[in-house]
Amino acid sequence: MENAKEMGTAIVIDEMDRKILDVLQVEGRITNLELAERIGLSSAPCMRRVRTLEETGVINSYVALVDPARIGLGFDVIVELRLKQQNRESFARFEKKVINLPEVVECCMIAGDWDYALRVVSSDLASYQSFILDRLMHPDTDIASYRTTIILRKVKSTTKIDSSLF
Amino acid sequence: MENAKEMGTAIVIDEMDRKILDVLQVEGRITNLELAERIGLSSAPCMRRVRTLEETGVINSYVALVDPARIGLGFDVIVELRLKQQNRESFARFEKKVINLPEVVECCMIAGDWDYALRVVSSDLASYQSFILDRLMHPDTDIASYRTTIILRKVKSTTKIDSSLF
DNA sequence: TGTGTCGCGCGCATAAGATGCGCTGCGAAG
DNA sequence: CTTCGCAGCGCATCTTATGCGCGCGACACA
Repeated sequence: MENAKEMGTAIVIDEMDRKILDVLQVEGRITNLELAERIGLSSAPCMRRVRTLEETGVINSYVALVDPARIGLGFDVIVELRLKQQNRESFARFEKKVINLPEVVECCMIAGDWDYALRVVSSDLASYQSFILDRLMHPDTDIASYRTTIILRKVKSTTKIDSSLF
Repeated sequence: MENAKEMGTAIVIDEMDRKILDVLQVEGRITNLELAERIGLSSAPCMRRVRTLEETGVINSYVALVDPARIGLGFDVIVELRLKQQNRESFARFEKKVINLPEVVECCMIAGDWDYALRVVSSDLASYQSFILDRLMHPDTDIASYRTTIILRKVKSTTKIDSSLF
């Protein structure tokens, strides 16, 4: 309990940090040397800033993004669903299950007509169907009903949060 | 035009590649040395495989993921909308606009009641409202109508595509 | 106004990692 | 049986990271 992350210390992000984040959110594996040059700083203070951003949790992690289409997973769908019972135990049980389903890459509890919205990756309609029937709607499921929305095309999909927003 | 990416050569991914992808999708900045050790290979062939995965486009890019909540962007909403006219020009014009809106981190053309589903990041209800009114629904907008769904909680959000799926 | 201190920059020396190269073993094709 | 090519290994070299110490400028306080 001695860093900003645990202490909840106010996180101050200045223009340099913004520049760093704008670069790292697109080129996560850039060398510190090039990053420093890019933002106009020498390597040591640049590194110090990056470390601070990591330690305060602003930078959560670094990941490689794989192209789903190249590995035969070009078929994405949105699934909205309602549970049989809207209570904490039911929600917890469902969420625990969903977290362990690799096909589900996103799951949000939402306000409105449905309880949850999921994004599911699959290879085609057939494999999506077997996912729904065999894995999501298994005999003792908590799900009361669901609706599938097919994604025709991904127009935009980014992990980058533009620095103009913060 | 001399690599698999442009030629459309079949991409073969074996168990080793799967192991590599499983690691890099979670620890994108791991050193080649440690990655090699982790998957049980020496550094040189490990590196060769990683390079091939990059060149074939299986690995699209490496990025740093920032925690939206830590920079005051903890309020996500889903926006579904329909355009005034369902023709190519109208779609193209709308999409071009959406791509340049940093608040929109995801935009899918969908089948069903609506034309598009978007995910929008913002700091709170007030700033979301001004985004909708000032930036999305500007006077000469192509949007006929929209519906906002507030995300109460993100249960799961991953960029990782589990190797069991491909 | 002088002075202590703190944040934040710089550059350098050393440790760690990446990269390129040649060598070897194994399996398929001729 | 031989040859070829793929995919592994280890080593030598070059690049990068990391951990110092140093100096500058802002700010608080006597």
